[in-house]
Amino acid sequence: MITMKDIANATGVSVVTVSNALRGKDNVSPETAQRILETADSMGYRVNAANLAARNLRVRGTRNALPEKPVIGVAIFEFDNMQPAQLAAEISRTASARRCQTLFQQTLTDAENEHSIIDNIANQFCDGLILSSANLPVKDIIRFTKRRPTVLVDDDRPQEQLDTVLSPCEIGSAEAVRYLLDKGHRRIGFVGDGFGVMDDPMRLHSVGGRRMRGCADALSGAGMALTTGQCIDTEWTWEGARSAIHQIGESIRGYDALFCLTDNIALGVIRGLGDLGIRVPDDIAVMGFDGCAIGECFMPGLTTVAVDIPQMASLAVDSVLDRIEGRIGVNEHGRRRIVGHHLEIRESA
Amino acid sequence: MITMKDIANATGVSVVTVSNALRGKDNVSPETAQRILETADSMGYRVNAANLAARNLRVRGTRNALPEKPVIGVAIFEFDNMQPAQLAAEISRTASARRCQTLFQQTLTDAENEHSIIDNIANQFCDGLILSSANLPVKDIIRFTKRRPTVLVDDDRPQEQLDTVLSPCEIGSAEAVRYLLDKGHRRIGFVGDGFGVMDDPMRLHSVGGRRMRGCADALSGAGMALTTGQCIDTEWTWEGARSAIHQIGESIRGYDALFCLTDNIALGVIRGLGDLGIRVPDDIAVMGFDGCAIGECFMPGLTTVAVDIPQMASLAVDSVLDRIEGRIGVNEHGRRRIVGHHLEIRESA
DNA sequence: TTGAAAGCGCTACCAT
DNA sequence: ATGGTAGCGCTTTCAA
Repeated sequence: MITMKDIANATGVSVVTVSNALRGKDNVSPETAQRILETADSMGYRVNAANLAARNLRVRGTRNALPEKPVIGVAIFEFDNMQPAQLAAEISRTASARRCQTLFQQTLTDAENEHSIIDNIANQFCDGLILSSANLPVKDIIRFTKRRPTVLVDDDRPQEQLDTVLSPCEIGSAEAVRYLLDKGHRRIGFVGDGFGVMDDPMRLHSVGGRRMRGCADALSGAGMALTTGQCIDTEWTWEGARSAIHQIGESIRGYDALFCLTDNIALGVIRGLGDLGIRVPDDIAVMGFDGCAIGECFMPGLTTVAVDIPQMASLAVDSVLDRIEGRIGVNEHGRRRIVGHHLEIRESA
Repeated sequence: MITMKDIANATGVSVVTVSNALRGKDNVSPETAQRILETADSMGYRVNAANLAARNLRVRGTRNALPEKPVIGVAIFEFDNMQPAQLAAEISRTASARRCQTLFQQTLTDAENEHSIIDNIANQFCDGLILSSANLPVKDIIRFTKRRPTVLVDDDRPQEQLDTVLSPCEIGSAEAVRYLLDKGHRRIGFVGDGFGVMDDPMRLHSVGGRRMRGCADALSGAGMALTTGQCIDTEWTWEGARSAIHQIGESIRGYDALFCLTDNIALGVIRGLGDLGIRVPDDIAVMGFDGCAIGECFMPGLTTVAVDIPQMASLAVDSVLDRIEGRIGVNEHGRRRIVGHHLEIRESA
């Protein structure tokens, strides 16, 4: 690594002068400055992490510390997945408005990767962390984040330390199902997770489990019961949903409405039905969950449970900031908040 | 700020022991360690940027430096915009495969924000930078990045220093238009930028200008000319495109095909035509540009110029890495590369 | 205009 | 098991 010392040696001046020249201070003679800059260039001097560390060390330590903007790290499941993408965009905007920086990383499916994000980024660059759909065991998250303020988004696993922001899974799904029931649908299919998810302790607190729970609640409120037969299991992608419909084929006509656990799934379902020549909503009504913007552009426009994503973003950002800036004490319990929603009625149901 | 020194004073041990205890080294007695950890907790000790700086300084400086993963900063225009989102996802995956870290930031419309990204993030945490659709003057980019390897994505403004990765705008658009021509379309409309973009020196090198250029080339290759009358100006969003179609209304039937400068626009156009009761492709064929995945899920499936996004990502990542790791010298000129593509023929044209 | 010295917070090394 | 010392690369302060 090239250091200022190297440049100093090469040019025959002191490190101090190199430092001054490089920062464009006016107490260096133009000729000297020129010479130093050129040497730095030709030696390929780079203000790299180590150099920066040294600078920060010195600058932060003294009283004329920079009016430091807090940095919030954000782990997002898939950048090219509509719902996480919208959340990321909104978090970035909110943070910007709060005058703080955000650094995003994409989590892949393997926990190894999530672990590495926390280790390498969160603990190095960030003052706080927003973790969206984490796969890591809660314990590990708490341990790895080393008392660094952390907010979990849509992760309702039992724990008391971390702030949590949740999409309105139960209540939103229930409302959607009641809407379908009110419109007279009686043969409703549920596309996403299987029926079993609600009894599986591992997945009970997952988004899928919570949404299915809402469906079951609404159904039982109407004196009906959720059965395995009504559940269509599929990957949570539109491709997966589309081919799931293809596989079911004509017998999908047994349903008069399909409630899909996410907008992605719903879009794939509509396309799959279209492939079979089944019209939405005339033959089968389709409803989604999330409120992704593109749903409005679809034909038919997607009727969906629209989560208040800006609110989700601001709750997440404000939660971390409250702790970073000490408004909430280090030892105070995590707060659990559920985001608002509304039924976005368009054409598909 | 709480430092190890504070903890040392409070517990009556040395800073060294605090350091050891905090890092879980085994040369501290369990009781002492316990006491130190508790004190650290109650005092709210945080490994913050300054602390980290100090650690890095010490650790990196010595020879047993960590097998440091390079960190690449990526500035993305809008996380919730399909095309940038897919690029971001792909860059993240590629980087992961190359064993390096990526840090993403969202650029907003104002240059102020871009400036701040480069200043605060790139120059602090990153070994290299990928800038997608930058608005900053090229000079500023070069200056702000202070000899830190930087790759521009889809930014073809004249300059020699920075590596550039470009989507196949001219060639892709030309191919698309030839395809429409071959299918017998003679009244083709172009949706996106106005005709003037190709003559405006400010926008000549923009994605819009370059795509329009390709259209004009294909047209003139067939003995036809691009005229103002064939250009439909719209914001580059599906909402904008949809309402642009609404405004034009029935007279849009004067076209038998519409080539849209992006998939976003194309999707909005299809929806807008649908609103008017115009069928795609029967009444009017519609074609897009980008190759966003969701186009396949649309009805009708979007025919589009599919940019090889994985290649775009790997070219970008490898370009920075080449320079970070010194395979390409600091003073070597920027390389300009154009990404591959293919016509993705689906149903809309 | 220039530079010597001190010190930022931490960890490696070696002595106790 | 514990701690003293040195020093990472830089900037600040102050003296020359």
